[in-house]
Amino acid sequence: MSSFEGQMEEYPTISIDRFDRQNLMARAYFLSHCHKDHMKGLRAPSLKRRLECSLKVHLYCSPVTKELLLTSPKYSFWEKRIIALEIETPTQISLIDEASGEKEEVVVTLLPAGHCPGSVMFLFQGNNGTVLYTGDFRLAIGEAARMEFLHSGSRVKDIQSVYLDTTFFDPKFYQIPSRVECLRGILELVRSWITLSPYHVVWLNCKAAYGYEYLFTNLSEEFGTQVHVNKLDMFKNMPDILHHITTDRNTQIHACRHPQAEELFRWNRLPCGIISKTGIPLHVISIKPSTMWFGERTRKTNVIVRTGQSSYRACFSFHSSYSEIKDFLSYIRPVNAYPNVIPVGATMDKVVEILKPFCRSFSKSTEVKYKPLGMLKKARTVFLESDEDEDLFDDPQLMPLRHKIPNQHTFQPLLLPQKPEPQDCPGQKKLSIASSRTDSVQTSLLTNFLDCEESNSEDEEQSEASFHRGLNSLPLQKQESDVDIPEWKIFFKNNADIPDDGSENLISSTEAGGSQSPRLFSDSDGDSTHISSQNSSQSTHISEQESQGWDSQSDTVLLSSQERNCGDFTFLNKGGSRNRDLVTSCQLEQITSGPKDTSDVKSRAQDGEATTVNCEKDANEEEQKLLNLSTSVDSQSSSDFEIPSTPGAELPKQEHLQLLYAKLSTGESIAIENKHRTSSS
DNA sequence: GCGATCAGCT
DNA sequence: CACAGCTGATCGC
Repeated sequence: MSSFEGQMEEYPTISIDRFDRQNLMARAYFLSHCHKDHMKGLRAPSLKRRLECSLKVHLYCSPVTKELLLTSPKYSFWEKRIIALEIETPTQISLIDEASGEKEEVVVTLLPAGHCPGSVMFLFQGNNGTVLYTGDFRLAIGEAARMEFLHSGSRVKDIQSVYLDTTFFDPKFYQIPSRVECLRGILELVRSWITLSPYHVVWLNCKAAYGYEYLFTNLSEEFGTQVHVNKLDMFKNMPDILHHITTDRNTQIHACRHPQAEELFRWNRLPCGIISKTGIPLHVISIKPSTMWFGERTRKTNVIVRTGQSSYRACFSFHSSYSEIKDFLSYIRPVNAYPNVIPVGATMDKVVEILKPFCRSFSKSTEVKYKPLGMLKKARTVFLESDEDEDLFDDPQLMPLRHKIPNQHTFQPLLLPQKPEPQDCPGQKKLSIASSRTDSVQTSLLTNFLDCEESNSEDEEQSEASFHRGLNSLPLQKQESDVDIPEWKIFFKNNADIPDDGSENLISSTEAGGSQSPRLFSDSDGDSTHISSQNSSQSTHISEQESQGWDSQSDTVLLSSQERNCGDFTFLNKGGSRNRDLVTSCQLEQITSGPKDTSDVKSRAQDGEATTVNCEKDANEEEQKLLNLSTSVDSQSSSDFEIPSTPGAELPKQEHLQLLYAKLSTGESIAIENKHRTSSS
């Protein structure tokens, strides 16, 4: 649960995800996603009154969040005051104090957060530096490196502070199985049950919150069976989700809810009340998505755990694990990191303390220096410089550890070609760069279906034994034995940090994935399962985006996507332009980088004037120098590729990681396709 | 009657 | 475990 108070030190006149108390005076509001614990005060009469007298105050969020929010009439008073910002589209916002007329400019960019539909992180750039508010997020390891807007050119932006989702920032949650692993487990459990007969149904015991949609869409996609839910009007403009859910109870997959659902289930009843089909009683199992973890080294767990005769728990997390957070934070390397979530029993100070080792202000002596070839002319002088000297980090020689991993897919999540990247694309090399990072942790390869077997084997129930025997003999398991399963020793042979129990149960693929340890090149997604490009229920995209909003977007300027490469913001005033296709030119100003990312922002936006600017494919000379020129239009190749990987490092199956990261980084959902296909078809 | 807060539950 | 809610009791306006 978020305990963020709403304000950031650097930009105290804006409020994020909190709308009560001191936030009532904010000049602008931001909502990262539509979960209640991030909406405190959002419908309070006091804020409603404030809105009525402060006509310049707006709420900024993603288009999907706006849609979800306005589906509830309780928030309809916000309708005229919400400005939906497109993902990864830098937008200038004027923060105006209506009493004094004082004005401050800030540029905000929404980045996909992978937490629930519409969820975003906010990247703010202005005179007080660059700060990132993550909201709640689940990003896989390596995804920060793929986020274009966290970079300037090929380097990571100089980020002053990160306000971080620390829900699972505890070694106890060291590793949580990836979305794909969890999804596969659930898919196969569901398959094993609903294929027994048309009267075998599953109930997904989900909480009343957004975030399970990609589970529904993938199940529906896999089995051609829509998922029964209580309500779907909030998705009316999101066909990627809408097509996979239904209010018709006559289906084998249910995610409907009822206050006494658990009680009903004990009587073999579904929350929606349906108990039979054509007079024949239904056989129901429940699957309860829960966050589990493979954290403590001596502990073993499974993606699917049977908890009763007809009850299962399935691993499922909306939040990044400890290692994922660590990866994210140590890639960003902010000067400060502040927790948005304080676990019960902990204090803000304590969590700040454990975040420090991953911040820039922490002693650099602990940092492993990686010197790329060809940069030997000037010795590093890290220890002679102030740790806080921002110029230090503007020195190209000091930044090579954190090169951006180019990914064209980052920008247009739903406009992607359905075809995976070729296996020999340059992107493979960039993964080797990522794996050279000291904190790099690769998720593990082999985690899925044996889980059921293991978990069932210790179960008490005998009456369903035949079902479980059936489950254990699923083709999946066979599949895993069909492919080349690397042995435990292969994964760990170079690893000095083998878990104490790591030598146990070598035959269990789950163990290989479960007892996670840093610096492993195991691969959770590298087996023969094909990850297909499908719909995107987790994305922040909304179909048929209404054009409304731009007219009222005073104090708002869309910036060119090129700013990421320029490292500077370059503005063109095109008042009233609302369609990027209509923008034909863009003025570029090349401004020497200052200590702050946006100290050089030049804005001519006038108060109360909608100003929308888009610069397209007008890369300036500077970025052309930065990027290796390529004849391929699609190529995002850069000098990054020429940095060798750490000698002796084992590489993951890059084609799989590449593909998966590409999907995940764009917020696409991932569906498991027929195992007989190859991953590159 | 409504909102805020908390305990209890899942 | 918590997750992200919901329900109901209590209290104050």
